[in-house]
Amino acid sequence: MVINSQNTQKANFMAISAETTHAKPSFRQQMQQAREEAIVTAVNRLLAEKGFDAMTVDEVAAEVGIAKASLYRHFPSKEDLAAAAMVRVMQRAQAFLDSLDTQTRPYERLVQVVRWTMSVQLAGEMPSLPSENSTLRASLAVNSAYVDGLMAVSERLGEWIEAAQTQGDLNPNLPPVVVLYTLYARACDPVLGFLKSTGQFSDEQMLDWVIQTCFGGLQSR
Amino acid sequence: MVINSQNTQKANFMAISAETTHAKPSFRQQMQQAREEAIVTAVNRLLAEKGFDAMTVDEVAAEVGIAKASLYRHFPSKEDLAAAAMVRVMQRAQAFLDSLDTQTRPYERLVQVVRWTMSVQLAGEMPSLPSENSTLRASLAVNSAYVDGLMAVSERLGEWIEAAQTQGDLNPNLPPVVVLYTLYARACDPVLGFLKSTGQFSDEQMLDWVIQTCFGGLQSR
DNA sequence: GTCTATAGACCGATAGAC
DNA sequence: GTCTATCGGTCTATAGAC
Repeated sequence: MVINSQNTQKANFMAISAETTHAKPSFRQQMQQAREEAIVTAVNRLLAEKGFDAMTVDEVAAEVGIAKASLYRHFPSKEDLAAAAMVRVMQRAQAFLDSLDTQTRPYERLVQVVRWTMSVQLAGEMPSLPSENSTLRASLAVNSAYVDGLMAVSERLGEWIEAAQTQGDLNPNLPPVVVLYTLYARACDPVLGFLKSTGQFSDEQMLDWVIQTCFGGLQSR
Repeated sequence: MVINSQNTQKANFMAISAETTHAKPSFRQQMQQAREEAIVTAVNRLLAEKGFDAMTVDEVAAEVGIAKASLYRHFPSKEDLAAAAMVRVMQRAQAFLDSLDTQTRPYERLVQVVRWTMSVQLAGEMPSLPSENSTLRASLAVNSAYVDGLMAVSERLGEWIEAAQTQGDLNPNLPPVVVLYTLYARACDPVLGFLKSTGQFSDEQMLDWVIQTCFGGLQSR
């Protein structure tokens, strides 16, 4: 394991701050970064479409339009490709959390987060990883950009959850961690896919139902 | 495609009814059936543990303690192995539905069904298949034992759902198919796995929470 | 002695890695 | 573009039931 996404970025950053005479990143660096961006985008899409096991690195190379060997210049393994996609998802999640109005009630913010998650899934941009693949888990656990991002998101959601419980919006009898995991699980909820496959409902309609069952449950109220 | 699980059983049945002088199934037939049972059990466990893609047929053979070629005497492909496991799960599900007291309210029966599903998952006996694998989907769609079982279960659950909505126990604004899919989705809900991995909670406690969030939602009531 | 199921070797293709 | 490992699937000699 020589290079991975965040190491590369860190290396770039150090190079820039070191070269005081050339403040701008070099052409080559810009190209590299653009290519990595394209790679991660392709991986993200394929991961959402067919999952980690079914995705081949040949497909990734083909979709980006580069040679397979070039892929391995940027990412040392298939696992690192997946990890890079997850890192970007976490970054986007953090950006979304940042975008939420701090005036809105924590409960409402949590609803918005779930809605965002589901819309990413509907857009075919939510990478799905098998939770049981050990080599993948190992790669992810070691990737500090991913772990840090996940922890940061969990931290903020955890605060909102506790606030929403205190305000009486969320069931205070549930441990916050149960709520947190229940929200995370929506990212890989197959219900949207099931409903979509019937072709009978609009995206907006499906989204409303999933939100409703998630927060309101199946019972009559 | 020469032999598969249900064909073999049918062949046995015909043999028995034909041989009037030997009403009992021969030793060999009993052995065969016992072995198939063992195979399906192993497949079911491995499918629950690592999923379809990560499971190899060598592993299955090793776990059963027979040679791989012998496996292929019973099941013509890896897909058929998975299908057989799913068929058995559907049979067990139907048996559970049958076991429920017809006196209990439909809503309460649905809760029991979800509870059963989750307990199977907790026991590490819920096979997980990738919904995107095309060859596997094709095998399942063609397997009438599976399709019939799934339809029979859906039919009965659908009736209970509508009854529960009429009785005011389930939210009548949700289309029954949304409720049905939401219940089915609990079979692969990762929340139980997440909670279990913390090692902080008892199985019974986790089960209660998942049931509570499924039917009651996350909101305060 | 015949016949079938078995076991272990074997093959071809695919995909990750370089 | 090549190398190699792995995995799904098959082939054949053999052991054991009848």
